Amino acid sequence: MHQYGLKVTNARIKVLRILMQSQVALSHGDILTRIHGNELDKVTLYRTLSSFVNAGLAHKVATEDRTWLHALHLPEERNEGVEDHAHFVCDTCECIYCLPLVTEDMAAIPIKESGFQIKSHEYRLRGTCPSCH
Amino acid sequence: MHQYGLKVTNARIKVLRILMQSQVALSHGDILTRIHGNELDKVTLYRTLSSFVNAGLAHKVATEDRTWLHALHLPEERNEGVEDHAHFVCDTCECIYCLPLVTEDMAAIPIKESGFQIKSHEYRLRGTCPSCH
DNA sequence: ATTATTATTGCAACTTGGTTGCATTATGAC
DNA sequence: GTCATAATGCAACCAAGTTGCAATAATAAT
Repeated sequence: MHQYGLKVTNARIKVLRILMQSQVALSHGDILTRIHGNELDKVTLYRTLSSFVNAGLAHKVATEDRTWLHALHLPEERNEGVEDHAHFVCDTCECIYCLPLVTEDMAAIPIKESGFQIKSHEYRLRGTCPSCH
Repeated sequence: MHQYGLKVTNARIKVLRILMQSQVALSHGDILTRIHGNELDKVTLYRTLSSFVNAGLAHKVATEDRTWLHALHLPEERNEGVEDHAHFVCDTCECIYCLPLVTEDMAAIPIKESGFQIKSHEYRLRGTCPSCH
């Protein structure tokens, strides 16, 4: 956590551990319920999460029901600062997975020379995840 | 509006007109401020918009600040029921454009044979729009 | 045209995810 | 250990969107 310029605190250690253990992106509520026993203030959790995002340790995904999910960056994205992966939303369990993208800038294809200058892209997929079919 | 199974009302006509006149997807607030004079209740507008979405006339896009934008379907999507276009978010003016996608199922590429069954996808691009550079 | 049926409208109250202000506490540089 | 600075916890707050319900307007039936 040091190398990201963050002070090492109890709250951050706990939240980081929870994020590391999860295959899917987690909501504020998800994380809170996973902190059994020694509670964590909801505001602290909000701030912990956004400190992770600002530091480039994690990223957030907006859901359909206007909440944020958080997930650590994929291993191959560390130190890059770029977020280049797809989000997969499972129709059944509603989980959101971060999947690596093997892409040679697909974003540039559909609308080049239309006046739109593309700097980044997000790819969101819906369907059924491995544990739901 | 009849062919979509919706009663033709004042509110719906006004909102539909506003959506038709806009190049970009509009927020609840955007639409409300464009109804000069004869007011429209905010709840009515919420319900009008979701009636459009349910009827397959429009669709909604989630923004980064957890609100919904609404836009009519692109001409080529009418009567299809499928929503197959990219969303372009301008970094400067924050507008969201709906752009037609010329795609041969790009979604299938990145993660096939990984256990994820893809049913639909959304492609979101960020950058600078034509009127901002 | 009039009436009956049914969906839409408008208002107030409410829900919920998230934020702000501020005093208290803990971290890490010295 | 001391100190500056950042993180925490609490309460109050904010804003987007929803719910319940009575009043009203749009279509269908007569």
